[in-house]
Amino acid sequence: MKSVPLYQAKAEMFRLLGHPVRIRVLELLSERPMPVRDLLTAIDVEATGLSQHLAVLRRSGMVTAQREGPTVVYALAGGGVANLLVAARTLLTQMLVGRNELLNELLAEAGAP
Amino acid sequence: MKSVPLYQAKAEMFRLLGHPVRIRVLELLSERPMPVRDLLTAIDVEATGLSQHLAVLRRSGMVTAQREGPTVVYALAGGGVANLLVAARTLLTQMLVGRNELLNELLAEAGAP
DNA sequence: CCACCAATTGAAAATTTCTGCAATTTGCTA
DNA sequence: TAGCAAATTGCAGAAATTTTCAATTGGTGG
Repeated sequence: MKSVPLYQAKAEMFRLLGHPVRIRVLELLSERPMPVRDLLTAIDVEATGLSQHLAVLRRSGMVTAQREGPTVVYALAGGGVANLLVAARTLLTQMLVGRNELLNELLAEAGAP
Repeated sequence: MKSVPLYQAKAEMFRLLGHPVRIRVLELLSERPMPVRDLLTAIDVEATGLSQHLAVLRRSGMVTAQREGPTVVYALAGGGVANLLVAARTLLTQMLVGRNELLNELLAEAGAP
């Protein structure tokens, strides 16, 4: 039964998140469930491109889709996504700060060699 | 100055994590700093391939490298990475559970249609 | 100094992922 | 029921990533 190593499942999950459009979608959905039309106006992407990315997220089980009349409403499948996005923001901050410190050191060296 | 939108920076960060070898490296380093040689015995990858992935992580500022005599010791650059990996495990669990529930529903349907 | 081990680099080949187009599906309403 | 809007699908070309190979650097012991 056991087929995919855990670290590979993790990598695949992160890869899912590794696209600007999909990140935007998840961020928007972490505020509230939303029809495709709203996502489309909020994100700079063609309808067909958005559909592709939504399909990726749907297949992974990270979001759910539900048809409501003429529109389809998407929602996050669970709270875990929002948590991960928060952790990501924290790490990103650290990384950017780290870079900035390095940059400052380089500038200091250049100023007074 | 402000050049890259935040959601794109996030996507790039996730993309960094989207590879099995890089995930393994970060998990191992979250236990303790480690020379390349140890990573090499723990992960199923060629030395040259590992170097490529280490270079990716280094350039991003997620890990640091320090030469100690004949070997190079790598370490996580900050605690944020470890936190993110924990959040990832949680989300992955949720996703797998969600899938399992869906699977069970399908099996139930098939059993008593 | 030379030979060797650890690790890295650069670049081409192989693979994966993205984008954009044409065509289709679904539900509503005139 | 014909027509329209909302979404999706399948696919081909373009773009990005990964793998692999040959060559190189840094450090150490003989």
